[in-house]
Amino acid sequence: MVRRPKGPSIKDIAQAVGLSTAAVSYALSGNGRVSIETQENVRRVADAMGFIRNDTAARLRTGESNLLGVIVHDISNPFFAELLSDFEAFCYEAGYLTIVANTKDDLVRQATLIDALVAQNVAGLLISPGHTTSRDMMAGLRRRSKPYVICVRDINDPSADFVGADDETAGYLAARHLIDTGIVEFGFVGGHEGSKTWAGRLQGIRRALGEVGKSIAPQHIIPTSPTNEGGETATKRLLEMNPTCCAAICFNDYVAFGAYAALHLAGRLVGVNYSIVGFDNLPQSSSLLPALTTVDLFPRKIGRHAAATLLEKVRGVGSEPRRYLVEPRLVARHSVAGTLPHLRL
Amino acid sequence: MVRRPKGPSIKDIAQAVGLSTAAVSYALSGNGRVSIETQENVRRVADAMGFIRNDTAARLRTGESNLLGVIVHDISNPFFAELLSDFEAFCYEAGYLTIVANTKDDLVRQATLIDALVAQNVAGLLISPGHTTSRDMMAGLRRRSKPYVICVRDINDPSADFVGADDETAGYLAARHLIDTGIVEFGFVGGHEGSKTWAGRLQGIRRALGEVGKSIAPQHIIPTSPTNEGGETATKRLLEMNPTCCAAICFNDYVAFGAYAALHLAGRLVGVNYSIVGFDNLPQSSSLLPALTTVDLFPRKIGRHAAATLLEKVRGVGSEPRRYLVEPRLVARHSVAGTLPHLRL
DNA sequence: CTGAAAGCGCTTACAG
DNA sequence: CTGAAAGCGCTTACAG
Repeated sequence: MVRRPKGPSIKDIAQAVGLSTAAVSYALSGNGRVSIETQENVRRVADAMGFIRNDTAARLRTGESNLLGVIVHDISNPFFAELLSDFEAFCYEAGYLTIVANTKDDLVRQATLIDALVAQNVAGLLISPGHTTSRDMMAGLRRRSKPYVICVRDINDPSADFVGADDETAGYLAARHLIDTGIVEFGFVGGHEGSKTWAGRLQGIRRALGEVGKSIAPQHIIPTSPTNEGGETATKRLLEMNPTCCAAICFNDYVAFGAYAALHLAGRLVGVNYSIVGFDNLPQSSSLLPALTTVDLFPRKIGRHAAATLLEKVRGVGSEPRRYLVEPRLVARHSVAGTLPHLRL
Repeated sequence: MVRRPKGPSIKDIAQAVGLSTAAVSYALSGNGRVSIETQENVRRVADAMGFIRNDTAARLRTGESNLLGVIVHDISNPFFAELLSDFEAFCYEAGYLTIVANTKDDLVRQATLIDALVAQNVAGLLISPGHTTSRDMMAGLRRRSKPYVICVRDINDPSADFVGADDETAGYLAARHLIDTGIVEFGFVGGHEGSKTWAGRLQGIRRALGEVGKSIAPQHIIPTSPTNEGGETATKRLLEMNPTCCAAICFNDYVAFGAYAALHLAGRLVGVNYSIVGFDNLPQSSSLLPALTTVDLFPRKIGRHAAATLLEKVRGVGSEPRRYLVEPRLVARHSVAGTLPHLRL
């Protein structure tokens, strides 16, 4: 660490203008008590000297902060990247800056990061907790009544606001779509067994099947990592073990991409004699052949709503902790048999 | 903004332990001058009270900062999301936290953001400048000798380090691959005309063609937005205007996805009677049918290298500004005619 | 309309 | 080994 020439402080400006630092502060903030002419003069000189107010010092004095923290397990995940992008944009408009940090699903790192952000005196925190996070891990935040909202992964913290996707409804919509086209036997492939998201989607699937007096066979449920490769592996297994089954709900669109590959290799035709539904509606899902039918979870909307909720708490608008689930939407395209308008190949 | 109960300060701990704040500070930092027993005692009490040191105050006193700023036009762009993810991880390991901000390619916002991050007293900045950013916009940073590195989009700032992709080589590799399979007539579709990236790739394409005594026809160059839709539009135009042309280099993988859609609609078979090459190697590009041949630009590597470069400057390791271009790599798959191993459908 | 002074929470020379 | 004091760059009651 090297000492570098600092920018000018209000002291330097005060000297240049021949006023006290107090007067300069008042002039710059416009908090009355200084004539318009003085204000303008001070501002002009400050600009000329390249003055940038040290927010950090102001914060120390006033106790107010325009910094927000975001903790997620992986920013490069497109779902979180979109969520974060809209969160940041919303907060920026409201005058707040955003610090982000990746936990990589490491709970120790998560705890360290929470403290590190508190140490930066952030006004509030948005946290997508790592797997198996308990609400005890938020004890430090509660103790100093630092506002925080939990997003995406619920941890049953009754004292915290939660904003996330409605996985149960999402699962229901996917299954319902299949059922509506006459398919009642299908697999659920990919995703980490026992994760909240996975369990929620499966529950929705079960509900939809239950409504028509059916259920999903245990051997049709094949969890794997929620990736391309996971999808390919899981789909291969599903094909081998269940030759009569000709449809699968994939844990997400990546998994669906893998399923396409596996089906191609097996000589099956997606949208013709095999049906696939995904979750997330990634931008490229519409470009697959055939275009992927999927459930949109609206991560950007989650980001904006989380931002609005957090900002309310930061500003001290008191209210009971709330849960807000963004309504998912089925995007019907052509990967479900019977929905392909025409086939040219 | 509401005043909330603050966490304990070293003053509170000093009182609890019966020492001066100075002694507490020394004990906590371990900077000698305090007996081991006292250190342990102070640490125990501090933990019990839930003490978290206010970095912001320490920074004010010492002038050192463990905050870094990142300014990009869009974090939700997967290329930048991956770059940022590795940048953050690298800096975290080194003890730094990362503030991110989106400019949305708005130069006013970019300028505001730079000042806002300086106001937070960041130790350094990583900037992917908006289109038409001139080096004058970095004048404020230079004046206060705030370390910064430019990434991805070059602005010809001789006083700044630059880390980015080697677009010229990337374009060359794509074209070379086509030429090697016997294709010398092809389009270059999608991307904003005149952007550095676009121009770089085109230049590489021209070099490869030049080596075999060919050139690209102006009507084969069709810029559009670098998106799915842009790719579809551009490819349709290319097909209409140039019926004999049966290959295209797409500005990026998104554009390639759109090209697939357009070709499908036109009854062309990618990898059979039409060849496509993209850039970026998105995770899902391998799942297209046929799998997309593309050039990987390694955004994560750019992120890590940018982090290492910035940290060096922050720590005052003096050196001449350097340019570092990450070497791209062709990922040959099956979207180029003659490279498809077998066709089953 | 303006100035002198205190204080936010730390760290670090300066004394002892 | 430890304490009293100054100071980082601001803001804001308190006087005038």
